[in-house]
Amino acid sequence: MNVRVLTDVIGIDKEFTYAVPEGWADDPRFGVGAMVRVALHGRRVGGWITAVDAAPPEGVDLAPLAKLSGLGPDPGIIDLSEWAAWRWAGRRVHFLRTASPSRMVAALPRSRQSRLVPSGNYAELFVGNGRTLRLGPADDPLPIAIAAATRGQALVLVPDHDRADELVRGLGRAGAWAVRHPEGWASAAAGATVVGTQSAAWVPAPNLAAVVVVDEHDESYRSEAAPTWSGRDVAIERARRAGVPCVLLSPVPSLEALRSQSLLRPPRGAERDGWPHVEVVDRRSEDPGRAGLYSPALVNALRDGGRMACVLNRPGRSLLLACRVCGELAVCTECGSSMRQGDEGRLQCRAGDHTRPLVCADCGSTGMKNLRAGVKRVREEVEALARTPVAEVTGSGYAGPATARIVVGTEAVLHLGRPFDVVAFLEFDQELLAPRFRAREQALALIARAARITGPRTSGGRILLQTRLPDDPAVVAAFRADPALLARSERDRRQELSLPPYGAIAVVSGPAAPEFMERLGNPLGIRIAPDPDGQFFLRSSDYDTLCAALAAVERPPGRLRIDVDPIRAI
DNA sequence: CGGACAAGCTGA
DNA sequence: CAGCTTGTCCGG
Repeated sequence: MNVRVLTDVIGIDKEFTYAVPEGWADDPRFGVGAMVRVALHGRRVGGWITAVDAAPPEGVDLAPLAKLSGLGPDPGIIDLSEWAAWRWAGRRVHFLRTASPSRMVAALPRSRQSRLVPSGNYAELFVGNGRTLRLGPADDPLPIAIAAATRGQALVLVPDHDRADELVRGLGRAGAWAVRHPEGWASAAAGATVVGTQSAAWVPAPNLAAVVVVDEHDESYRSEAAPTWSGRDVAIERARRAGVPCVLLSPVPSLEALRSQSLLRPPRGAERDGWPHVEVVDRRSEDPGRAGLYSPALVNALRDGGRMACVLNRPGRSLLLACRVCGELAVCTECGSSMRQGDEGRLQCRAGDHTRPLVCADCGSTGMKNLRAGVKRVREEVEALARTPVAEVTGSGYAGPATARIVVGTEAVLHLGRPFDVVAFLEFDQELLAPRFRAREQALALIARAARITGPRTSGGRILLQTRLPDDPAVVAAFRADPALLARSERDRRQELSLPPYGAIAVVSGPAAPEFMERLGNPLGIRIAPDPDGQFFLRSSDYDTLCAALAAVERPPGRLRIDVDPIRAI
């Protein structure tokens, strides 16, 4: 007997045929999806069985499988990885790694019964292929997860681990057999309801009965590394393949969700009450610059005595850097102005638009230290204004008194897991004007995130938006607590510009990009725009056309990044 | 990806 | 021309 094996080696992406040693086929771990080790070209590598009893290739002496390592993704997931490789122009290996257990699984645990009593709760969500439910930003998704688990094995995706823990505990208390991904991989393979972040979209689920995606709009469902797959989209496709409903939850549903599923929402008054009070502070009359960061309304709030979080998402992480080795300041070699660390990790000139790698110009060291993080200075100033100790939070951590009444930081302050009475966005325009076509959607999502920690207006939750764009649809939508206002204007704009979901985009970059584009040629229905940095923008009316064109190209050797539906481009 | 093997470079 | 580096090919 022979099997086809996809090797776990990036850069091969090819299947080979191996002989199955006598008796191995009777092992309960054996089958499509099983994880094996095989000899290949003088070394041993891991792999997955993708087909059993394959026709042997001609003129090749088959090597035997070297080891049957453990249980792997089920056959449906093997198929799904093929679809994902097409959809995001990536290699199956990436997806199958995500779909595999973190430690080898020799046998499945005994399956347990759920003690949930079927009820008609939320039945209207789970009809047909499911619905999108818009709820208040602070609403608990647990009742919907319970409703899903009551139907049988459910797959529940959440944007972060804290929420996964919360939901698993809640489901357990309700009597469901629920586990967390990735630790619960084997239990999921035995039929448990599973909760996890983006990669949980790939967990085995033999009795899948419902899929729920919590905060489906959240960017953390998307992989930053290529292939740039989205856990939400994989979950939707899984539900479709299994013929089970997929329920998308969000206080600010994406246009993708609104386009593909019908929307359910709470009564207008209830929804409005679920949002905090949003105060728009119009800064147009203020001088630009640092003084403009502290409006009278903000200063009042700071001195008000309530718990307050101030958000300042500076582009880049640091306003001033110095070499760790020789102490030299990072200064632009072109124009002599100071440099900050930009989004791409490169040094960015503050005056012009010169950039260079994060390397000391004097000694060539790559170790640079932050002399003044953007937020750091603001913390000092806020402390002086508020006359109370102020803590600071950035991606790299929390600094200051643990009980500080006021916290200043990047959007990491919204992930502290601590309640605040007021959240103030010091420079909201930065979110609105970010050079990404989803900037407005993301800006409103940020407010929804803040609304989770302040709680609804009915219990005193309050958000302060300092902006020079008080009429921006995202600001108006937040002020009126009506996400539909933004959705409507964004839909019109995206339709007009043929941007997703009313069009499909990919960016091809890397040293091998020109060769890839050469091979791609000029396929029908694809518009190609080269860009000065050696990247290529590809646009099409839909993903079928775009992905079919990309899949028809044989990948050239060399480094190549294909970013389908890029987050930051355009 | 990384081992095999070939072709190119260097120094005696 | 041995001994090493660099490049290209290809795997069952």
